[in-house]
Amino acid sequence: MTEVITRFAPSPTGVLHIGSVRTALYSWLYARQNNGKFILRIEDTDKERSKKEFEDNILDGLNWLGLNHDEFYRQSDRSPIYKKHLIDLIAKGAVYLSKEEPKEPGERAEVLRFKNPNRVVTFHDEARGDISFDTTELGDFVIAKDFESPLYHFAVVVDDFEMGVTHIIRGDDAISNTPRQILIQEALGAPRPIYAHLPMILAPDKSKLSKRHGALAVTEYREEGYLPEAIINFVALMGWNPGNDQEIVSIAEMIKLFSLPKIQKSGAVFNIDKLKWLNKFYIKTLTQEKLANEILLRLTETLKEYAKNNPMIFSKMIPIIVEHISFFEEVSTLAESGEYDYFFVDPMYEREGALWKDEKDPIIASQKLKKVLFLLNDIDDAFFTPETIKTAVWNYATEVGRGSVLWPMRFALSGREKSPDPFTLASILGKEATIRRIEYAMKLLLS
RNA sequence: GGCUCUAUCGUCUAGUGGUUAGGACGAAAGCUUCUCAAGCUUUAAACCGGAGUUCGAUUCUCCGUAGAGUCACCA
Repeated sequence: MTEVITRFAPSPTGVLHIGSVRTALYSWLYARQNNGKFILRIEDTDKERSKKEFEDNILDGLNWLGLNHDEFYRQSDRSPIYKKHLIDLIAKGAVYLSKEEPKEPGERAEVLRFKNPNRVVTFHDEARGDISFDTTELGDFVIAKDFESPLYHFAVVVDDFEMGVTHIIRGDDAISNTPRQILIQEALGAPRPIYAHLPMILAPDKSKLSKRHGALAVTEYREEGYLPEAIINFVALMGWNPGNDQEIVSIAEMIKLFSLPKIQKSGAVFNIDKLKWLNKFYIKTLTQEKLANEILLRLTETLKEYAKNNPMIFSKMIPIIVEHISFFEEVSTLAESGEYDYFFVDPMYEREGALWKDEKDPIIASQKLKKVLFLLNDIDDAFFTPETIKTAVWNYATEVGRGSVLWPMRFALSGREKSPDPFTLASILGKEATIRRIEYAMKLLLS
Protein backbone atom coordinates (compact mmCIF):
# COMPACT_ATOMS: atom_id res chain seq x y z
CA MET A 1 0.00 0.00 0.00
CA THR A 2 1.63 3.19 -1.13
CA GLU A 3 1.25 6.42 0.74
CA VAL A 4 -1.40 8.86 -0.42
CA ILE A 5 -0.03 12.26 -1.37
CA THR A 6 -2.36 15.07 -2.39
CA ARG A 7 -1.68 18.68 -3.08
CA PHE A 8 -3.30 22.06 -3.34
CA ALA A 9 -1.57 24.18 -5.94
CA PRO A 10 -2.91 27.72 -6.16
CA SER A 11 -1.31 30.42 -8.20
CA PRO A 12 -0.79 33.59 -6.21
CA THR A 13 -2.59 35.75 -8.72
CA GLY A 14 -5.66 36.28 -6.58
CA VAL A 15 -7.04 35.80 -3.10
CA LEU A 16 -8.20 32.52 -1.63
CA HIS A 17 -11.90 32.28 -2.41
CA ILE A 18 -14.67 29.82 -1.66
CA GLY A 19 -14.06 27.71 -4.75
CA SER A 20 -10.39 27.21 -3.98
CA VAL A 21 -11.23 26.42 -0.40
CA ARG A 22 -13.31 23.49 -1.49
CA THR A 23 -10.55 22.17 -3.72
CA ALA A 24 -8.11 22.52 -0.86
CA LEU A 25 -10.52 20.96 1.62
CA TYR A 26 -11.25 17.88 -0.48
CA SER A 27 -7.54 17.30 -1.12
CA TRP A 28 -6.82 17.78 2.54
CA LEU A 29 -9.64 15.47 3.63
CA TYR A 30 -8.47 12.76 1.31
CA ALA A 31 -4.92 12.93 2.60
CA ARG A 32 -6.01 12.95 6.23
CA GLN A 33 -8.43 10.10 5.68
CA ASN A 34 -5.62 7.95 4.32
CA ASN A 35 -2.95 9.10 6.73
CA GLY A 36 -1.21 10.59 3.76
CA LYS A 37 0.54 13.84 3.04
CA PHE A 38 -0.99 17.12 1.99
CA ILE A 39 1.30 19.37 0.00
CA LEU A 40 0.84 23.09 -0.51
CA ARG A 41 2.53 24.32 -3.65
CA ILE A 42 2.51 27.91 -4.78
CA GLU A 43 2.47 28.02 -8.57
CA ASP A 44 4.15 31.30 -9.30
CA THR A 45 5.72 30.62 -12.67
CA ASP A 46 3.94 33.68 -14.02
CA LYS A 47 6.27 36.33 -12.68
CA GLU A 48 4.14 39.16 -13.99
CA ARG A 49 0.93 38.29 -12.22
CA SER A 50 2.14 36.52 -9.09
CA LYS A 51 2.09 38.70 -5.99
CA LYS A 52 3.43 38.07 -2.54
CA GLU A 53 0.31 39.57 -0.98
CA PHE A 54 -1.83 36.93 -2.65
CA GLU A 55 0.45 34.17 -1.43
CA ASP A 56 0.15 35.61 2.07
CA ASN A 57 -3.60 35.78 1.73
CA ILE A 58 -3.80 32.14 0.65
CA LEU A 59 -1.55 30.95 3.47
CA ASP A 60 -3.43 33.07 5.95
CA GLY A 61 -6.79 31.73 4.83
CA LEU A 62 -5.77 28.07 4.83
CA ASN A 63 -4.19 28.44 8.21
CA TRP A 64 -7.30 30.04 9.65
CA LEU A 65 -9.44 27.24 8.28
CA GLY A 66 -7.13 24.66 9.80
CA LEU A 67 -6.14 23.08 6.49
CA ASN A 68 -2.58 22.47 7.54
CA HIS A 69 -0.01 21.21 5.05
CA ASP A 70 2.80 18.74 5.53
CA GLU A 71 5.10 20.16 2.89
CA PHE A 72 5.41 23.53 1.26
CA TYR A 73 6.92 24.46 -2.11
CA ARG A 74 7.14 27.47 -4.33
CA GLN A 75 7.73 26.87 -8.00
CA SER A 76 9.94 29.90 -8.33
CA ASP A 77 12.42 28.13 -6.02
CA ARG A 78 12.64 25.12 -8.26
CA SER A 79 14.06 26.38 -11.54
CA PRO A 80 17.02 23.97 -11.63
CA ILE A 81 14.65 21.01 -11.41
CA TYR A 82 12.58 22.12 -14.36
CA LYS A 83 15.73 22.93 -16.31
CA LYS A 84 17.12 19.47 -15.71
CA HIS A 85 13.98 17.82 -17.04
CA LEU A 86 13.85 20.16 -19.98
CA ILE A 87 17.35 19.19 -21.03
CA ASP A 88 16.46 15.60 -20.46
CA LEU A 89 13.42 15.77 -22.68
CA ILE A 90 15.35 17.49 -25.43
CA ALA A 91 17.87 14.68 -25.30
CA LYS A 92 15.01 12.21 -25.62
CA GLY A 93 13.62 14.14 -28.56
CA ALA A 94 10.34 14.89 -26.83
CA VAL A 95 10.96 18.61 -26.67
CA TYR A 96 12.60 20.90 -29.17
CA LEU A 97 13.79 24.45 -29.51
CA SER A 98 11.48 26.28 -31.84
CA LYS A 99 12.09 29.47 -33.81
CA GLU A 100 9.12 31.80 -33.58
CA GLU A 101 7.93 35.04 -34.98
CA PRO A 102 6.85 37.08 -31.98
CA LYS A 103 3.31 38.31 -32.51
CA GLU A 104 3.00 40.32 -29.35
CA PRO A 105 5.44 42.39 -27.35
CA GLY A 106 7.22 40.23 -24.82
CA GLU A 107 7.06 37.10 -26.94
CA ARG A 108 10.28 35.24 -27.53
CA ALA A 109 11.93 34.45 -30.83
CA GLU A 110 12.75 31.03 -29.49
CA VAL A 111 10.68 28.80 -27.18
CA LEU A 112 10.57 25.18 -26.10
CA ARG A 113 7.81 23.14 -27.66
CA PHE A 114 6.58 19.70 -26.81
CA LYS A 115 6.53 17.26 -29.67
CA ASN A 116 2.94 16.13 -29.74
CA PRO A 117 2.55 12.43 -30.53
CA ASN A 118 -0.97 13.30 -31.71
CA ARG A 119 -3.01 10.56 -30.19
CA VAL A 120 -6.15 10.01 -28.22
CA VAL A 121 -5.63 10.13 -24.47
CA THR A 122 -8.10 8.38 -22.21
CA PHE A 123 -7.95 8.78 -18.48
CA HIS A 124 -10.06 7.80 -15.55
CA ASP A 125 -11.57 10.40 -13.26
CA GLU A 126 -12.61 9.23 -9.82
CA ALA A 127 -15.45 11.71 -9.70
CA ARG A 128 -16.70 11.34 -13.27
CA GLY A 129 -15.59 8.17 -14.92
CA ASP A 130 -13.58 7.77 -18.11
CA ILE A 131 -12.82 10.77 -20.28
CA SER A 132 -11.00 10.81 -23.59
CA PHE A 133 -9.54 13.54 -25.76
CA ASP A 134 -7.87 13.68 -29.08
CA THR A 135 -4.73 15.69 -28.43
CA THR A 136 -4.03 16.37 -32.08
CA GLU A 137 -5.74 19.75 -31.92
CA LEU A 138 -3.25 20.88 -29.30
CA GLY A 139 -0.38 20.87 -31.77
CA ASP A 140 3.17 21.13 -30.51
CA PHE A 141 2.38 23.26 -27.50
CA VAL A 142 4.87 25.50 -25.72
CA ILE A 143 6.05 24.17 -22.37
CA ALA A 144 8.70 26.75 -21.52
CA LYS A 145 9.71 30.18 -22.69
CA ASP A 146 13.33 29.25 -22.07
CA PHE A 147 15.24 26.96 -19.76
CA GLU A 148 14.64 29.24 -16.81
CA SER A 149 11.00 29.92 -17.48
CA PRO A 150 8.83 26.80 -17.53
CA LEU A 151 5.13 27.21 -18.20
CA TYR A 152 2.34 25.95 -16.00
CA HIS A 153 1.67 22.62 -17.68
CA PHE A 154 5.25 21.57 -17.54
CA ALA A 155 5.97 22.74 -14.01
CA VAL A 156 2.85 21.02 -12.70
CA VAL A 157 3.73 17.69 -14.19
CA VAL A 158 7.35 17.83 -13.07
CA ASP A 159 6.33 18.79 -9.56
CA ASP A 160 3.64 16.20 -9.17
CA PHE A 161 6.16 13.64 -10.36
CA GLU A 162 9.02 14.82 -8.17
CA MET A 163 6.78 15.17 -5.12
CA GLY A 164 5.23 11.77 -5.59
CA VAL A 165 1.69 13.10 -5.78
CA THR A 166 -0.68 10.15 -6.04
CA HIS A 167 -4.05 11.91 -6.20
CA ILE A 168 -4.73 15.11 -8.10
CA ILE A 169 -7.95 16.66 -6.83
CA ARG A 170 -8.65 19.98 -8.55
CA GLY A 171 -11.34 22.09 -10.19
CA ASP A 172 -12.89 20.85 -13.38
CA ASP A 173 -11.68 23.90 -15.25
CA ALA A 174 -8.46 21.89 -15.40
CA ILE A 175 -10.13 18.86 -16.94
CA SER A 176 -9.21 19.77 -20.49
CA ASN A 177 -5.62 20.43 -19.44
CA THR A 178 -5.29 16.88 -18.25
CA PRO A 179 -4.55 15.18 -21.59
CA ARG A 180 -1.63 17.42 -22.39
CA GLN A 181 -0.28 16.94 -18.91
CA ILE A 182 -0.54 13.20 -19.37
CA LEU A 183 1.45 13.51 -22.58
CA ILE A 184 4.22 15.33 -20.74
CA GLN A 185 4.01 12.81 -17.94
CA GLU A 186 4.55 9.96 -20.35
CA ALA A 187 7.50 11.67 -21.98
CA LEU A 188 8.98 12.13 -18.53
CA GLY A 189 8.38 8.50 -17.68
CA ALA A 190 6.27 9.54 -14.70
CA PRO A 191 3.50 7.33 -13.31
CA ARG A 192 -0.02 8.56 -13.88
CA PRO A 193 -1.66 9.84 -10.72
CA ILE A 194 -5.32 9.33 -9.92
CA TYR A 195 -7.46 12.24 -11.01
CA ALA A 196 -10.64 13.68 -9.50
CA HIS A 197 -12.10 16.85 -10.96
CA LEU A 198 -14.46 18.91 -8.89
CA PRO A 199 -17.39 20.84 -10.40
CA MET A 200 -17.33 24.61 -10.22
CA ILE A 201 -19.04 26.78 -7.68
CA LEU A 202 -21.43 29.14 -9.41
CA ALA A 203 -23.05 32.50 -8.76
CA PRO A 204 -26.85 32.68 -8.31
CA ASP A 205 -27.23 33.33 -12.05
CA LYS A 206 -25.22 30.16 -12.74
CA SER A 207 -22.31 32.10 -14.13
CA LYS A 208 -18.87 31.76 -12.71
CA LEU A 209 -18.73 33.03 -9.16
CA SER A 210 -17.12 36.42 -9.01
CA LYS A 211 -16.63 39.34 -6.69
CA ARG A 212 -19.71 41.16 -7.83
CA HIS A 213 -21.81 38.20 -6.73
CA GLY A 214 -20.58 38.54 -3.19
CA ALA A 215 -17.78 36.03 -3.56
CA LEU A 216 -15.41 37.27 -0.93
CA ALA A 217 -11.93 36.21 -0.04
CA VAL A 218 -11.91 33.80 2.84
CA THR A 219 -10.10 36.40 4.88
CA GLU A 220 -13.02 38.74 4.27
CA TYR A 221 -15.46 36.18 5.61
CA ARG A 222 -13.28 36.04 8.67
CA GLU A 223 -13.56 39.81 9.07
CA GLU A 224 -17.31 39.61 8.59
CA GLY A 225 -17.42 37.31 11.57
CA TYR A 226 -17.92 33.95 9.95
CA LEU A 227 -16.46 30.96 11.75
CA PRO A 228 -14.02 28.58 10.07
CA GLU A 229 -16.16 25.61 11.10
CA ALA A 230 -19.13 27.11 9.28
CA ILE A 231 -17.17 27.79 6.12
CA ILE A 232 -15.69 24.31 6.09
CA ASN A 233 -19.05 22.67 6.73
CA PHE A 234 -20.73 24.78 4.09
CA VAL A 235 -18.11 24.26 1.43
CA ALA A 236 -17.85 20.54 2.13
CA LEU A 237 -21.54 20.06 1.48
CA MET A 238 -21.44 21.81 -1.87
CA GLY A 239 -20.73 18.88 -4.07
CA TRP A 240 -20.41 16.19 -1.47
CA ASN A 241 -22.56 14.73 1.30
CA PRO A 242 -21.99 12.25 4.07
CA GLY A 243 -24.54 9.83 2.66
CA ASN A 244 -27.37 10.74 5.01
CA ASP A 245 -29.53 13.73 5.91
CA GLN A 246 -26.98 15.29 8.18
CA GLU A 247 -26.41 19.00 7.57
CA ILE A 248 -23.99 19.63 10.39
CA VAL A 249 -20.86 17.64 9.77
CA SER A 250 -17.74 17.92 11.87
CA ILE A 251 -14.26 17.74 10.41
CA ALA A 252 -13.71 14.40 12.10
CA GLU A 253 -16.83 13.00 10.46
CA MET A 254 -15.79 14.38 7.11
CA ILE A 255 -12.42 12.73 7.34
CA LYS A 256 -14.13 9.46 8.14
CA LEU A 257 -16.84 9.62 5.49
CA PHE A 258 -15.29 11.50 2.60
CA SER A 259 -15.24 9.69 -0.70
CA LEU A 260 -14.25 10.74 -4.20
CA PRO A 261 -16.99 8.87 -6.11
CA LYS A 262 -19.66 10.62 -4.03
CA ILE A 263 -18.63 13.97 -5.44
CA GLN A 264 -21.36 15.73 -7.35
CA LYS A 265 -20.83 16.05 -11.09
CA SER A 266 -22.61 19.33 -11.72
CA GLY A 267 -21.82 22.82 -10.53
CA ALA A 268 -23.27 24.19 -7.33
CA VAL A 269 -24.73 27.64 -6.85
CA PHE A 270 -23.33 29.49 -3.90
CA ASN A 271 -26.13 30.01 -1.37
CA ILE A 272 -25.22 32.68 1.17
CA ASP A 273 -28.38 32.03 3.22
CA LYS A 274 -27.31 28.53 3.98
CA LEU A 275 -23.87 29.73 5.00
CA LYS A 276 -25.51 32.21 7.35
CA TRP A 277 -27.68 29.50 8.82
CA LEU A 278 -24.67 27.28 9.42
CA ASN A 279 -22.71 30.16 10.86
CA LYS A 280 -25.49 30.97 13.30
CA PHE A 281 -25.49 27.36 14.36
CA TYR A 282 -21.76 27.39 15.04
CA ILE A 283 -21.92 30.76 16.78
CA LYS A 284 -24.33 29.22 19.26
CA THR A 285 -21.73 26.61 20.15
CA LEU A 286 -19.21 29.26 21.21
CA THR A 287 -18.35 29.91 24.84
CA GLN A 288 -19.44 33.08 26.61
CA GLU A 289 -15.87 34.37 26.57
CA LYS A 290 -15.47 33.95 22.85
CA LEU A 291 -18.84 35.51 22.19
CA ALA A 292 -17.98 38.43 24.44
CA ASN A 293 -14.72 39.00 22.59
CA GLU A 294 -16.24 38.89 19.13
CA ILE A 295 -19.06 41.20 20.14
CA LEU A 296 -16.93 43.65 22.11
CA LEU A 297 -14.68 44.00 19.08
CA ARG A 298 -17.58 45.33 17.05
CA LEU A 299 -19.21 47.71 19.51
CA THR A 300 -18.96 51.47 19.13
CA GLU A 301 -16.45 53.21 21.37
CA THR A 302 -19.22 54.51 23.61
CA LEU A 303 -20.80 51.11 23.91
CA LYS A 304 -17.43 49.55 24.69
CA GLU A 305 -17.04 51.99 27.52
CA TYR A 306 -20.52 51.19 28.85
CA ALA A 307 -19.85 47.48 28.57
CA LYS A 308 -16.63 47.82 30.51
CA ASN A 309 -18.33 49.77 33.27
CA ASN A 310 -21.34 47.45 33.45
CA PRO A 311 -19.97 43.94 33.01
CA MET A 312 -23.11 42.37 34.48
CA ILE A 313 -25.37 44.03 31.95
CA PHE A 314 -23.02 43.23 29.10
CA SER A 315 -22.81 39.57 29.94
CA LYS A 316 -26.59 39.34 30.11
CA MET A 317 -26.87 41.07 26.74
CA ILE A 318 -24.77 38.48 24.97
CA PRO A 319 -27.44 35.82 24.45
CA ILE A 320 -29.83 38.50 23.20
CA ILE A 321 -27.31 39.85 20.73
CA VAL A 322 -26.43 36.38 19.52
CA GLU A 323 -30.06 35.57 18.91
CA HIS A 324 -30.34 38.37 16.38
CA ILE A 325 -27.26 37.84 14.23
CA SER A 326 -25.94 35.21 11.89
CA PHE A 327 -22.45 36.67 11.56
CA PHE A 328 -20.65 38.99 13.94
CA GLU A 329 -20.26 42.00 11.70
CA GLU A 330 -24.00 42.50 12.05
CA VAL A 331 -23.24 43.63 15.58
CA SER A 332 -21.43 46.69 14.20
CA THR A 333 -24.43 47.74 12.17
CA LEU A 334 -26.80 47.19 15.07
CA ALA A 335 -24.51 48.96 17.50
CA GLU A 336 -24.13 51.97 15.22
CA SER A 337 -27.86 52.22 14.71
CA GLY A 338 -28.31 52.53 18.47
CA GLU A 339 -29.91 49.14 18.88
CA TYR A 340 -28.06 48.41 22.11
CA ASP A 341 -28.11 51.84 23.71
CA TYR A 342 -31.14 51.27 25.90
CA PHE A 343 -29.34 48.59 27.87
CA PHE A 344 -27.17 51.30 29.35
CA VAL A 345 -28.96 54.61 28.91
CA ASP A 346 -32.54 55.56 29.72
CA PRO A 347 -34.30 55.84 26.36
CA MET A 348 -35.84 59.01 24.96
CA TYR A 349 -39.02 58.62 22.94
CA GLU A 350 -42.30 60.21 21.90
CA ARG A 351 -45.18 59.44 24.21
CA GLU A 352 -47.21 57.88 21.36
CA GLY A 353 -44.70 55.06 21.14
CA ALA A 354 -45.63 53.83 24.58
CA LEU A 355 -49.27 53.39 23.61
CA TRP A 356 -50.38 49.96 22.49
CA LYS A 357 -52.23 49.73 19.19
CA ASP A 358 -55.45 48.62 20.91
CA GLU A 359 -55.28 50.91 23.89
CA LYS A 360 -54.52 54.48 22.93
CA ASP A 361 -55.64 56.17 26.12
CA PRO A 362 -52.55 57.52 27.89
CA ILE A 363 -54.29 57.78 31.21
CA ILE A 364 -55.27 54.15 31.22
CA ALA A 365 -51.79 53.17 30.06
CA SER A 366 -50.29 55.12 32.87
CA GLN A 367 -52.58 53.47 35.40
CA LYS A 368 -51.54 50.07 34.18
CA LEU A 369 -47.89 50.97 34.52
CA LYS A 370 -48.61 52.12 38.03
CA LYS A 371 -49.99 48.71 38.82
CA VAL A 372 -46.92 47.09 37.27
CA LEU A 373 -44.74 49.26 39.46
CA PHE A 374 -46.69 48.16 42.48
CA LEU A 375 -46.33 44.48 41.58
CA LEU A 376 -42.62 44.82 40.88
CA ASN A 377 -42.01 46.51 44.19
CA ASP A 378 -42.69 43.27 46.02
CA ILE A 379 -39.78 41.53 44.37
CA ASP A 380 -36.58 41.59 46.31
CA ASP A 381 -33.72 43.23 44.41
CA ALA A 382 -31.65 40.04 44.65
CA PHE A 383 -34.36 37.98 42.99
CA PHE A 384 -35.13 40.29 40.09
CA THR A 385 -35.09 37.58 37.40
CA PRO A 386 -37.17 37.11 34.24
CA GLU A 387 -39.10 34.37 36.01
CA THR A 388 -39.99 36.29 39.16
CA ILE A 389 -40.87 39.38 37.16
CA LYS A 390 -43.09 37.40 34.86
CA THR A 391 -44.78 35.70 37.78
CA ALA A 392 -45.46 39.05 39.40
CA VAL A 393 -46.96 40.73 36.35
CA TRP A 394 -48.43 37.86 34.39
CA ASN A 395 -51.77 37.31 36.04
CA TYR A 396 -52.58 40.96 36.11
CA ALA A 397 -51.59 41.39 32.44
CA THR A 398 -53.70 38.43 31.41
CA GLU A 399 -56.63 39.80 33.33
CA VAL A 400 -56.67 43.27 31.76
CA GLY A 401 -55.22 42.42 28.35
CA ARG A 402 -51.59 41.43 27.95
CA GLY A 403 -50.73 43.84 25.19
CA SER A 404 -52.15 46.80 27.07
CA VAL A 405 -49.76 46.11 29.93
CA LEU A 406 -46.75 44.49 28.33
CA TRP A 407 -46.38 46.86 25.40
CA PRO A 408 -46.16 50.04 27.53
CA MET A 409 -43.96 48.23 30.02
CA ARG A 410 -41.59 47.02 27.35
CA PHE A 411 -41.60 50.37 25.62
CA ALA A 412 -40.85 52.15 28.86
CA LEU A 413 -37.79 49.95 29.26
CA SER A 414 -36.47 50.01 25.71
CA GLY A 415 -38.03 53.00 23.97
CA ARG A 416 -38.29 50.77 20.88
CA GLU A 417 -40.94 49.13 18.77
CA LYS A 418 -38.87 45.97 18.70
CA SER A 419 -36.90 44.58 21.58
CA PRO A 420 -36.59 41.57 23.82
CA ASP A 421 -39.52 40.85 26.08
CA PRO A 422 -40.12 43.12 29.11
CA PHE A 423 -39.24 40.47 31.70
CA THR A 424 -35.83 39.79 30.28
CA LEU A 425 -35.27 43.48 29.79
CA ALA A 426 -36.25 44.37 33.33
CA SER A 427 -34.01 41.71 34.78
CA ILE A 428 -31.06 42.93 32.77
CA LEU A 429 -31.61 46.56 33.72
CA GLY A 430 -32.12 45.76 37.37
CA LYS A 431 -34.87 46.83 39.70
CA GLU A 432 -33.74 50.39 40.17
CA ALA A 433 -33.47 51.31 36.48
CA THR A 434 -36.65 49.43 35.69
CA ILE A 435 -38.64 51.42 38.20
CA ARG A 436 -37.04 54.66 37.12
CA ARG A 437 -37.91 54.05 33.47
CA ILE A 438 -41.47 53.05 34.21
CA GLU A 439 -41.98 56.12 36.35
CA TYR A 440 -40.63 58.26 33.55
CA ALA A 441 -43.05 56.66 31.08
CA MET A 442 -45.96 57.37 33.42
CA LYS A 443 -44.94 60.98 33.71
CA LEU A 444 -44.62 61.26 29.96
CA LEU A 445 -48.00 59.64 29.38
CA LEU A 446 -49.71 62.08 31.70
CA SER A 447 -47.97 65.16 30.36
C1' G B 1 -17.50 27.59 -33.28
C1' G B 2 -14.29 22.77 -32.01
C1' C B 3 -13.48 19.70 -27.89
C1' U B 4 -14.96 18.00 -22.92
C1' C B 5 -18.43 17.70 -19.15
C1' U B 6 -23.23 18.26 -16.81
C1' A B 7 -28.89 18.16 -16.12
C1' U B 8 -34.18 15.93 -9.32
C1' C B 9 -38.14 21.51 -5.52
C1' G B 10 -35.93 28.82 -6.19
C1' U B 11 -30.94 26.87 -3.96
C1' C B 12 -27.74 22.63 -1.75
C1' U B 13 -28.92 17.62 -2.29
C1' A B 14 -30.89 12.02 -1.19
C1' G B 15 -32.85 8.12 -3.93
C1' U B 16 -34.86 3.92 -7.06
C1' G B 17 -36.40 -0.38 -13.20
C1' G B 18 -42.40 -0.29 -9.56
C1' U B 19 -41.42 5.14 -3.66
C1' U B 20 -47.02 9.29 -1.06
C1' A B 21 -39.60 11.06 -5.08
C1' G B 22 -36.80 12.05 1.16
C1' G B 23 -33.84 15.95 3.92
C1' A B 24 -31.80 21.01 4.48
C1' C B 25 -31.68 26.49 3.34
C1' G B 26 -35.12 30.00 1.82
C1' A B 27 -40.64 31.13 1.49
C1' A B 28 -45.70 30.92 3.57
C1' A B 29 -49.03 29.80 7.78
C1' G B 30 -49.76 28.63 12.87
C1' C B 31 -48.14 28.08 18.03
C1' U B 32 -45.21 29.77 22.05
C1' U B 33 -45.44 35.96 26.30
C1' C B 34 -47.31 42.66 23.57
C1' U B 35 -43.15 43.59 19.48
C1' C B 36 -38.56 41.52 17.41
C1' A B 37 -35.41 37.30 17.32
C1' A B 38 -34.98 32.28 18.46
C1' G B 39 -37.63 27.63 18.88
C1' C B 40 -41.48 24.16 17.54
C1' U B 41 -45.41 22.43 14.08
C1' U B 42 -47.52 22.50 9.28
C1' U B 43 -47.83 23.74 4.00
C1' A B 44 -46.36 24.91 -0.99
C1' A B 45 -42.31 23.56 -4.08
C1' A B 46 -38.61 19.13 -8.46
C1' C B 47 -37.24 14.23 -11.74
C1' C B 48 -35.27 19.54 -19.08
C1' G B 49 -37.83 17.55 -23.83
C1' G B 50 -38.53 13.56 -27.42
C1' A B 51 -37.86 8.72 -28.99
C1' G B 52 -36.24 3.67 -27.80
C1' U B 53 -35.52 -0.80 -24.36
C1' U B 54 -39.15 -2.75 -20.83
C1' C B 55 -45.14 -5.30 -18.28
C1' G B 56 -43.32 -0.67 -16.15
C1' A B 57 -38.89 4.47 -16.65
C1' U B 58 -37.07 10.03 -12.89
C1' U B 59 -33.56 5.80 -13.04
C1' C B 60 -30.84 2.31 -18.81
C1' U B 61 -29.73 3.84 -24.37
C1' C B 62 -29.95 7.42 -28.26
C1' C B 63 -31.20 12.22 -30.15
C1' G B 64 -32.35 17.07 -29.01
C1' U B 65 -32.29 21.37 -25.74
C1' A B 66 -30.05 24.16 -22.04
C1' G B 67 -25.90 25.31 -19.04
C1' A B 68 -20.73 25.17 -17.73
C1' G B 69 -15.53 24.60 -18.67
C1' U B 70 -11.66 24.87 -22.11
C1' C B 71 -9.28 26.03 -26.63
C1' A B 72 -2.13 31.44 -24.69
C1' C B 73 5.02 32.38 -24.99
C1' C B 74 -1.93 32.80 -17.98
C1' A B 75 -2.53 29.41 -14.25
